[in-house]
Amino acid sequence: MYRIQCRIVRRREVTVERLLDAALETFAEQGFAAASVEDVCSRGGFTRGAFYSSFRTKDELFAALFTRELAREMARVEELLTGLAEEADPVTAAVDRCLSAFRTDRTWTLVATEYALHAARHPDAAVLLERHRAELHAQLTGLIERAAADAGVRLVVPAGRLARTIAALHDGVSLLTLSSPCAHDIERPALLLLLQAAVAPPPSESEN
Amino acid sequence: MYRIQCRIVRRREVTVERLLDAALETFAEQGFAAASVEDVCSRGGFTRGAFYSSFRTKDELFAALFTRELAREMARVEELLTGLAEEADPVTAAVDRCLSAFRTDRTWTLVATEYALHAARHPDAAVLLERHRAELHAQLTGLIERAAADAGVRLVVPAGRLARTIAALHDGVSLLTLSSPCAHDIERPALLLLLQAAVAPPPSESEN
DNA sequence: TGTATCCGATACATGGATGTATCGGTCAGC
DNA sequence: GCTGACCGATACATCCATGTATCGGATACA
Repeated sequence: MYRIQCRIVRRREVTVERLLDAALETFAEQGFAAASVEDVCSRGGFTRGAFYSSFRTKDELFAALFTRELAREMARVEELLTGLAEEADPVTAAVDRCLSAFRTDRTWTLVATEYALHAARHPDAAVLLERHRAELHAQLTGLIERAAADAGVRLVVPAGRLARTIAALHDGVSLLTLSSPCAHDIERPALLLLLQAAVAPPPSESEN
Repeated sequence: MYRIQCRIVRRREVTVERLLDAALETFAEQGFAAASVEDVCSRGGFTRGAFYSSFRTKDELFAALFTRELAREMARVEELLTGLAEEADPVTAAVDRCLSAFRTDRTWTLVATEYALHAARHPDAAVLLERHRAELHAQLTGLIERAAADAGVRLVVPAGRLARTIAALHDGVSLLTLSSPCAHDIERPALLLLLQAAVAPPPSESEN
């Protein structure tokens, strides 16, 4: 009995994974609304029967896809945080951490942006997005605070606000990069500039 | 004959305007792909006959909508640039100029972001987006250079790159604001921080 | 080998969107 | 008032996506 259950579950999980892989690519290519369930299934080598055997609706598939990708991203981010010990230039190191933590591939940018739009219209899809943003924000804030402490500098701007700004900048650059790939080059200098301003208060202005 | 032509054109233009208004709201509510031609028409008080009398396809409608809105935006931006004379604090003034030039309403954010995604998949739709970005970039660069000249400061970062960064930041903040409206508050301080860093080179670092 | 279970494929019914073709109303000019 | 042109509505044919219900095959265990 247990063996049977085990085998069943494994089979289902494998096909779900393949369906999610197919969904990622299909949604990136055609967009979520424009892609049909059949498009996803045929790309994964299935027919629609397989889909309706594991999902109830296309929205549910989207949510499952987003959840899986988010879990992967958070795992990578967490792993990047652990190794943050002594670095030569803490600011530069923190920037590089951020940049390598963010996912930059076109496929994910397309799908994640579309999910943000989707969430703006469907409140039940928004809770996933909010949860992820909160997690990412907490991690980024921790990274910034740790880096500042290691460098022995005081931040002019609260780390939380800085984290939000960095995330927003990254989203904007990703969106821009979709059409003009060279735009990707502005992210690193922009982050450096931002952090320099955050750790080094301008001498002539108000010394808050 | 000429009178007839004139009357015809005016009539058509009015219904096209109403269709574009309806399309803006419908696309914002449901998304471009999810919205049907009939949805747009019924919101504008028409049937599909009116639509197919002026447009060939939904993509064409989208392009027309984007073109119209872009023209309006550029007109506003250009108007904002003209009045840039003496200001007390040039940096703050420039930031306020930028912020008031950008369109922040949720409707437009939804539609513009969706157009960016649309453009990433349809090259012929991308040319419109690229043209607009180039125009906006030129205006922003001009604004920055003028403000820097008026303030008598030298920029550490090329104005063009700064303009691109500002635009990206704005896009990211807008996207973030869709789900968590309080995120809108980070844009102004972020811009200020960015510009402070750009005009005041950190004293201890390389004095490029 | 027989059997029960699960999973994915196939078939079918339904609804909705698209595009076209045609009709009717409205308005300017004679 | 009559005419011609234009514009938007209506009707129709077609296609495609969805969801369900059923069928067939594969597998593990007795």
